[in-house]
Amino acid sequence: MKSKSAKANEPAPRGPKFRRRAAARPDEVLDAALDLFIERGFAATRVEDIARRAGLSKGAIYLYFPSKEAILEGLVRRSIVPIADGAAAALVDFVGGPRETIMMLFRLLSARLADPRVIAIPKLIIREVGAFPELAAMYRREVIERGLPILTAVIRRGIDSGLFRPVDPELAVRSLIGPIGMHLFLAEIFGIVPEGGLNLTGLIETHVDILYHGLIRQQEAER
Amino acid sequence: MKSKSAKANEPAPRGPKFRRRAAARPDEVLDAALDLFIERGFAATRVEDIARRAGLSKGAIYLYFPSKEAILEGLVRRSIVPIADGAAAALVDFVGGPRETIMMLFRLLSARLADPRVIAIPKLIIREVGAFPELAAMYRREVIERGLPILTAVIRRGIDSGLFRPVDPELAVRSLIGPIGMHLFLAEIFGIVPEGGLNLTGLIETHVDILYHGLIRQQEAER
Amino acid sequence: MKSKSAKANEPAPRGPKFRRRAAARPDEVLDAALDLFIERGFAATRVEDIARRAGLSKGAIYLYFPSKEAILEGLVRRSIVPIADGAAAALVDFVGGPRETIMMLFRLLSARLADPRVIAIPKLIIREVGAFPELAAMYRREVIERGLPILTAVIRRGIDSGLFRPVDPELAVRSLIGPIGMHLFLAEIFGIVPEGGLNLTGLIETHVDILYHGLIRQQEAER
Amino acid sequence: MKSKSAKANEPAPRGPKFRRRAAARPDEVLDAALDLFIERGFAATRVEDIARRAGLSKGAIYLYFPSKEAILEGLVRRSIVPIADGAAAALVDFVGGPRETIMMLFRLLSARLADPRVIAIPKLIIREVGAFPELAAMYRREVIERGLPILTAVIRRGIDSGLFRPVDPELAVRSLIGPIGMHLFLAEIFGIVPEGGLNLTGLIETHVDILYHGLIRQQEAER
DNA sequence: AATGAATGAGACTTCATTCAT
DNA sequence: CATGAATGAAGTCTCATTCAT
Repeated sequence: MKSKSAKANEPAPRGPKFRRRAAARPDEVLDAALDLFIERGFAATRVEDIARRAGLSKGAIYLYFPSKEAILEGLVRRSIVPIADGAAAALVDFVGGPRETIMMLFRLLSARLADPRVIAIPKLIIREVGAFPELAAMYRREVIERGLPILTAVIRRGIDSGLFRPVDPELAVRSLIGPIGMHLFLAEIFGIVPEGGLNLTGLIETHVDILYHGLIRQQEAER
Repeated sequence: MKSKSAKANEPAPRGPKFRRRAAARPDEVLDAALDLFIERGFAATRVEDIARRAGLSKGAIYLYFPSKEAILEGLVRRSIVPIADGAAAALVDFVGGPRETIMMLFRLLSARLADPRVIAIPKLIIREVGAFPELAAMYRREVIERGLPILTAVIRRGIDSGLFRPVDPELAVRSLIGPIGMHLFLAEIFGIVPEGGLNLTGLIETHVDILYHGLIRQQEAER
Repeated sequence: MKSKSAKANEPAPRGPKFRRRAAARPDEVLDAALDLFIERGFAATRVEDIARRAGLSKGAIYLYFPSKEAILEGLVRRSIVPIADGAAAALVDFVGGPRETIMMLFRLLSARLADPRVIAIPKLIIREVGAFPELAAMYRREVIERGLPILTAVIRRGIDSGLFRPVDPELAVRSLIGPIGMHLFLAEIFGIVPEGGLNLTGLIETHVDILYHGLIRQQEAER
Repeated sequence: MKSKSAKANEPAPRGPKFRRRAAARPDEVLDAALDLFIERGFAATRVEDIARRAGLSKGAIYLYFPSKEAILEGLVRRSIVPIADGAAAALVDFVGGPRETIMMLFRLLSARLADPRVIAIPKLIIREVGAFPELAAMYRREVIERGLPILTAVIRRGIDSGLFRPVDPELAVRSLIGPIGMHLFLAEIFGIVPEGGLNLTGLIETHVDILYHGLIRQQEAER
């Protein structure tokens, strides 16, 4: 139980002394910080660790971010942009029945969340929600509260069209996405993967299989 | 984004003057620590805060725990005992078909997890998993890796008995418990609850409804 | 020109490890800080230096003052109390002609300012006025703007009574106290003292002699 | 009490595009530094602030001065030359009685010290005397200890000639220049000016009036 | 000659832990 | 048992100075 002081003892690769004027620097800092924040948490990560991993000196970090907290904020902010831009638009434009929509949704979700740099952000927020409630509020506002209604609408449309049985759409959304969350949660947090590997595709197939035969009305299934 | 330094300025309620049964002290410390760890995280909680909330002086904490880290460890350890003792035994002894078992399971789970002091522990572990991997490993070993196989076995038994369709049991477990996790996750971490309140019973009903009509064979459902 | 880094290399006398519960601690810290601030300035004084001189550890300082700046503030505040209490009252109550009042005044001033711990405060404020204007404003409000009108009134009374020639009282005050200020200034800041030592009494005698034969009307002088 | 971190947010006025005579650069740097040192003190002034105000980049400062300390030194050195050259010579050459000499002296002093850039230097030295004693020693040696004896000699000559009463010349010098120092001190440090404005001329007239009727013998005054 | 990104030593401040009382 | 004053290691942030461009 000594892992708290597991200092980053990487030998500081130290390339050329300066690597000047990289416009990508802030992003490099964010990348380094994300790794470390996930690995050890915000509080246990020293600014110097971030700097070392980004190939910079401690002081240089402060050329790009005014404080350690601003790095965390920048991290969340950066992750929100593509979500806001991409996902929502894609879903709204999609034409097809609820079944196709759900499949498309799962494919999209699993592709997104399979990217370690994407799933890292919610993991990070989960950890730091207590210390930085505003950050979590931002994420909730920008990501969750925009995504959830879309899913709810998909289910509601399915019910209205007579394809789905009349369940509570808001609660059904939990049945829709919960298993994926649980799967990733077990794998990411506790390192628990099923015997045959992470197998995200297998999970989705199994899950859709279960869902589909339960969500659709019997007569529809018979068709 | 200032909550990090949200010092605990509670004026130390300081109970009755007479000394309370000293035997209960460690538990009082753990209770106080749990509140604070959840509220602000391990690193941002000062030993003095714990002491104040437990109605003790800073120094007295060290009469019961050798270090701050030991408090966290004690917290997890304390939460493991009833789980190890109760849940597993109850499930193994249970007689009834998979359907009844699953219902009983959900009732047990939702009762347990509705207790804030119970759900607080996994929340805490999720937060500190990076900083204290051994703690998380203990929790995984003692709780998760004992609970998961039981659930898997329930499903496998259902399949073998011909009641359930032949799905992958390990993956199906995610479909089983994932929605409950997601529901609590959204509520606890982001404060997102469905329109009609948390409604854990409604969730379980909806979910079992969905699950059941999908997991059992069609001819069984017809019965 | 290297004196900036003239670290306090006093070997830390280090008595018994603890010297507990001295209610005088804050005052001891202020005493130590005053010495150092005067010697090297606020910015060049490290909190650790103050601690060492006060016979404390760095961290203990923060048990008594929330920040380095608060020490400076406490210093000025402490110096104001006796002034506000003593000097003004004494002068207002004094009965006697302008001549006696002025002599009494000089005796009071020279006694006060001869105390190194008293004169140190205005010296300190002079140094830090740029960095801490509010502190200087406080001093001006509490000390200078209470003292100056009293002196002006003394002169004005002398003029009204026909003893002094009709000079501008506000400007005459500068002639009254300026030489004492200059004397101390040359001695304290530049270490310039007249041949026979600091000789504050001699200065006052000389100065009163000059003043007196000039302030009073010729016919009065003849008397 | 927040002004310490009052960063110089001036938007870098940046003069004409064409390069100005490089020879003037060091002086421009000194001008900028003087403003800032007076405003906030040596320690609280960043080299970058000086650079910005001088219309240069941070690095360029080091083309002209080897260190921040050298700027301070250059500042004092620059201020000494005209004093050494001008004032002393002027006084020694002056022909006239003590009365005329004193009047001439005050006119010279008040003209010099009314220039903000001249009075700024002693103000600066007063502030930094603790941190840079050698600088103060230089100033004392080059300016004060050359000026004081001249004034003492003037008074001594007046006494010897029978015009002044036999006072201690060294102490009388304080009576001579002290009020002017006090006047400027109150105005510059604490912003305290008499009702009718700074009125340096009025002060000198009042002061000389007081001095004159006191310094000269009665029979001389009768003349 | 000039820039400004980068360095790294150093300062303030926090807090887990100790220990005299 | 209990206290809380005291310690000291560690972390965030600043800024004088350097140097590749």
